[in-house]
Amino acid sequence: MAMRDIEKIQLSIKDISRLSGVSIATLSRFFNGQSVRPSNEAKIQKILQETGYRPSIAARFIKGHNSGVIGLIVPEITHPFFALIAEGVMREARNQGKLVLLGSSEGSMEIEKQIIDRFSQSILDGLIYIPVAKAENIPALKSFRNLPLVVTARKGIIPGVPHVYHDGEGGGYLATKHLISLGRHRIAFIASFWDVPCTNTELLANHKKSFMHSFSSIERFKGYLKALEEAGIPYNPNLVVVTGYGHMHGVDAASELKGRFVDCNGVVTMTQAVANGFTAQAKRLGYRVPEDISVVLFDANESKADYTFTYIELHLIRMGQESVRTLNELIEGREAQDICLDVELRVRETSVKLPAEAPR
Amino acid sequence: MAMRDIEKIQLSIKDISRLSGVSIATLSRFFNGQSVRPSNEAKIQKILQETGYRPSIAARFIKGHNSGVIGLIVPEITHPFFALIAEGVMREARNQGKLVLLGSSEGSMEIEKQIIDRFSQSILDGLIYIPVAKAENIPALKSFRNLPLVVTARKGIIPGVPHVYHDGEGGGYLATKHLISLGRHRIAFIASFWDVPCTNTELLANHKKSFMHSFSSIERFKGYLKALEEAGIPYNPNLVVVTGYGHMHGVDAASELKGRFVDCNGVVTMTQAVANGFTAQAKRLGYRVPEDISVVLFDANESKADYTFTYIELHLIRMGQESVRTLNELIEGREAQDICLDVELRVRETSVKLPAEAPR
DNA sequence: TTGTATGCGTTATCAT
DNA sequence: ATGATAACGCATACAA
Repeated sequence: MAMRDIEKIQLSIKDISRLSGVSIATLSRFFNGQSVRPSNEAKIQKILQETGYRPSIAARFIKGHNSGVIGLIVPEITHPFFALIAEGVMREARNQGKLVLLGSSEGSMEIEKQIIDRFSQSILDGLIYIPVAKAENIPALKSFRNLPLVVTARKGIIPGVPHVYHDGEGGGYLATKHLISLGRHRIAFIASFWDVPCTNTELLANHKKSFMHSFSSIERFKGYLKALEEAGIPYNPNLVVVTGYGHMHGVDAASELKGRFVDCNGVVTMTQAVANGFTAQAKRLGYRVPEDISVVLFDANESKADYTFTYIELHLIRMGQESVRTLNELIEGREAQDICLDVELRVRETSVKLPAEAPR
Repeated sequence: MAMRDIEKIQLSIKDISRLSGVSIATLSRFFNGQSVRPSNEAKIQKILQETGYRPSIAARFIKGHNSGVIGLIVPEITHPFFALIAEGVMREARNQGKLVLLGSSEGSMEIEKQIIDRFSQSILDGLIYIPVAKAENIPALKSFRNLPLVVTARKGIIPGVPHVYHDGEGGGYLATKHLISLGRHRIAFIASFWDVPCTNTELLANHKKSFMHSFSSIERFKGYLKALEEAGIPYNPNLVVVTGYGHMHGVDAASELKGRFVDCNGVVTMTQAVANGFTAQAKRLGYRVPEDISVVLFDANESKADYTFTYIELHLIRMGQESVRTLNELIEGREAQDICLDVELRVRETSVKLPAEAPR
C-alpha cells in the first residue's frame, strides 16, 4: 500500500484540464461522447497521446453509472464445460467493451455463497450466475435484488430471472431416437449429478418434480423417456444408472449394468469422461464397441481419442455469448426472456446399426 | 441504465448513520477495524443485520485504497493449462479476500493489447500476466508502470518484474534421462510453439539467444541436450520436430519422424494432446508403444486414456497460487523475486525398458 | 459550446 | 472515542 501511494502517478481529469487548458467539464463531456469545439478536441487528443490518461472507472461508478464490469460465477473454471461458457462470456464482453469479474465456487455451495457476498459489494453492472447445483444459495442472492441477473446452463432456477440453457430434453430425445433407429432397444441411460438426488429406481417418480428440472440429466432423461415411448419400448429402471461426472463413474456404470444382467446394446452418457470410462470398462468386460454397445454422449466438441464418439453437440461458447447479450438487455433496462439453445446430433464412430446376429 | 438508477437501493454510509444514530466517521472506523464504543457497535451491528449494507469498493478505491481486485490475463481460458493456473489464482485470491478480473487474449496479441488497455483504466491493485507468446506487447504495459505486475508461466520476459515459472530445463532433463536409463538412446524431442520461431535444424543454434527462453519448449530442450551430453549421446537434429500444440501436430510429428528414417525409440512431447496424436499415429505406422517407442510428456495431471502416460508433473494450481502471493508482496510494498517451481517425473505405462531383441 | 459549483460514498484530519 | 468537514475523481445542472 505504501508503495502504491508513493508510485501512484495516476493522473486525474484535473491534471488533464491543467495540461490542456480545457475545463474539466468539457473534458468529461468529451469522454462521454458529446461534441466539443474542434480546437479543444485537438488539444485534448494531444495531451491524451502524451499521458495515456484514462478516466477512472471507480469514480464514474460512484456517480451512479455503469462500471462496464459484469460478474461471472462458475462452479469450476477447470472443467471444459464451464471454461467454454466462460470463453463465450469473455468474447462477447470484449465485443461490448466490458470486463469480466470471475468467481469459481470450486463446487462448494459454501464458497459460492462467499463469492456472491463479495461480489455484492463490488462494482458490478450485472451477474451471470451458474449455480453450483441445487441452487440453495438463492436466498443469498437477495443482495442482488437490484442487480441485473442471468442464470446460465440451468433451467427454471429463479423465477422472474432470464435463464440461458440447452434443450436437454431435445438432446436426450435425439440421442435415444438415434440408437433406436439403429435397431437398439435396450438403451442404458447414465445420469450424472454433482450431488446424487435419488436412486435409479426413484428417477421415474421424481423426474417431474419442480426442483428437479434444474438438473440437466433430468431434462435429458425426459427426452430419453419420450423417445422410448414413441417407439413403444417399455421403460426399464434397471437400464438407468445414477452416478457422477468422472471417468471412474463411467467405469463403475459399466460394471453395474453388467451386474444387473440387463444386456444393454446402447448407452447415453452425459459427458466424454463418463463415456470414456464406460467404453474402456465395457471392452474389458468383453463387449465390442460399437457393435455390441453403441455409445452416444453430450459434449461441446468432437473429442480426440482412438476413435471419435457420436455425440449431441452443445453450443457452450454461444451460451456464454447469449448470456452476456441477455444480461445487457437487463442492464440497459429492457425486458429479457429465457433462451433455449438447440442441440444437434453428430454421428461418428461409436454408433452403428445392430448386427443381424448379435449373440448377446 | 434507467432501470439501474431507479432500482438502485444501494444505501450509503450516511443512511446507516441516520438509521443507527452513529456518525459516519465512527462507522468508517468501525468498518476499518478500529475500536468503537460497545454501545455503538451494538447499534451498528443491528442495522447491518437489517440492511445487509456493505461499504462501496469504488468509493474507497477513489480514496487511494486498494480495491481488492487483481487482474489475470491468460491466452485462452479454455486450455486446461491456463485453466488450472486460473483455478490456482482464484483459490489463493479467495483466501486473501480478493476478487479476480479475468481477461482472455484468445491467442491474439491484438486482443491482448486491447485487454491490457482496458485493464489499465480499471480498478486493479495488480496484474498477473501470462503473455500470449512472444510478449511483444510489453510496450503496451507502460500503462502499468505504477501497477504491481507478475509474469506467470514464462521466464525472463520483463526485466525487473517477478516471474513465476516451472523448471523447464529440469523437466526436459528428467524426461530424457529417464528414457536413457531405459536403454533408449534415439530420443525424439517434439517441441511445440504457438508461433513457430525456427526450424528443427536451427533450434540448436538459436536456443541460447536471449529472447528464446520465454518459450517453455526451449527450456525443456536445454534439459534434453544436457541429458544427452551427460550420457555421451550425440545430438541429432533429425530427431527434433518443431510443431504446434494440437492432436494433429502429434500425428504429423510421428509421420515426419518416420519419413526421416531416424528410428527413434523414445520421445518427449510437450502436451498430452501431442502425445495422444503421436501415439495413435505411431501405432498406425506399425510401432508398438511403449516397447518400440516409449513416450514421456509434460502435463499437470494424470490424464485418462486407455493407458496412462509417463509424464513430467507440472504444478499449475500452485503456480497460480504462488503468483497471487508474489503479487501481494508487491501490492503491499515489499520486494519479490522470481519463483521457479520444481517438476517431478511420474513413471506410468508408456515407458518401459528397451527389449533386448528390438528388431527396429 | 463552455466553465463553475455541487454531489456521489468513502476516508482522513482535526478538533472535541 | 467521537463528530464535523475536506478531499478523492468524475458527472451534471446551471449560468454564461
